[in-house]
Amino acid sequence: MSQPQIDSSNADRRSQILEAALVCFAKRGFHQTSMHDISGEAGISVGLIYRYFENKEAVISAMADRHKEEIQQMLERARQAPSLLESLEILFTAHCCENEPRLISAFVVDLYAEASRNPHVADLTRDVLETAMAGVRDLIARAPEGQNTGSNLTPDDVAELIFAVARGMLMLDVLRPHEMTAAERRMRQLEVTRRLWRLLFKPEGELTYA
Amino acid sequence: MSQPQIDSSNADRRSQILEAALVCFAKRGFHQTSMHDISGEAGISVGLIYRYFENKEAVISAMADRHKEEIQQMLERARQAPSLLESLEILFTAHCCENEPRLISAFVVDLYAEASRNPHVADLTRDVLETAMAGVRDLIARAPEGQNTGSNLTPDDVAELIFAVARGMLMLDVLRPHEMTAAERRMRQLEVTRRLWRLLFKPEGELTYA
DNA sequence: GGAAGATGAATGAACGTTCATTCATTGTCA
DNA sequence: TGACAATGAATGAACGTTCATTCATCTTCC
Repeated sequence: MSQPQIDSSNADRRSQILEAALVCFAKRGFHQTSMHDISGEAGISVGLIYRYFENKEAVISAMADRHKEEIQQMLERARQAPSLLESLEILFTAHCCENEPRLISAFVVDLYAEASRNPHVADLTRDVLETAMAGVRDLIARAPEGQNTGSNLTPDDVAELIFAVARGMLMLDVLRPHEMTAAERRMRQLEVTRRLWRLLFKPEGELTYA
Repeated sequence: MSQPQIDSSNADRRSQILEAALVCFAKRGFHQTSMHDISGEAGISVGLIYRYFENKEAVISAMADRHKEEIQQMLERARQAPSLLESLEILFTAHCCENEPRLISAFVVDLYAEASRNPHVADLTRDVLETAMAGVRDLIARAPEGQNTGSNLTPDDVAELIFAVARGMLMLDVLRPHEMTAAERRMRQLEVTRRLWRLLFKPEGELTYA
């Protein structure tokens, strides 16, 4: 409506605001974060936010959009990994940022909480999830390791399980003590990833009966 | 402090309020729910809530406590199931209540979101999780099916995977369309449960090499 | 009568949002 | 080039609203 066009000059300001919003949202949650919090974190005035976003709701939506793009970039990196295991490792540790551990986990859990009552956010989140799952399904179908899965699971079933575990571990991440470093979180994630991988794709030449 | 003793007469009122709070919290989230919303849902006055809870924070904490008790009851039911698979099925479908589907899922996702920034809620949630995981670990150790797991996973590893999948599926539940019934949600959960079970415990006499 | 239960109008702080105003930058014309 | 006009990004005080919390008042029951 009254928002300016999203050209390159505006894009900077927008992402500056979104960056600040991410920090605030992760720290306090969507609805406990005030517009003043965001403006303070971004080092700008409150009013300026309204030049780039129609209202607070629009900031939340834009964050969901941004999350979608980040997931797609993550998926691209996973696609280029040399092995299926390494793809999964990228998928499972994408949220363990060196600086700011827990930040993304907290944001994503909040995003799902928001999705449970905001249909627009729910649509966006579902869309992100389905795109990502399709990507992983493809990855499995293409990879040589992906062929001989234990049990008779379809690539769909396998992708669903993988994403359930990934989401579940992300949820666990917000419960972990604040003192835990990104490296430690990462290591925990990797352990689970490798266990799941062995379970799903049994690489050591083991063969299931039939 | 100024709260009355929690004797049997007060307990009724308290759970009436908590019941109403669960509905409101699931519908709008902790921080978008006003005390007036809760009093309206419970059919009592605002002021009365403050006779039974010190403040809004205390209502949230009490909800977390209640959740702990419900998880423990669920675990007790799981313990009495005749097979390990059936125990897992109880564990994975506990949130699919006949009336009010999504209600518990939305609450739990919100609980984790709250835990990410409220240390008291985080401690409570961690405690619930650890108790429940210990229970399932025991269940696995006792069950005959639990002995021959695929791969060389410890009961600890298996329990961690099971809970990750359960949490992840619960998170997915809030993304499902509102139109989906409790029975449909339940069926989806059961499919995933059985797939995971087959993967973990391979019941059909199949044996992994070595 | 009085103790405990229950009410809901009142309070004040905090919030999202608006908008009159400032001012550095850019464009215009001699 | 220099004087002046126009722009619109940026500010932050102010507004109307909502909310958690309080408390004077009323009801109930022994």
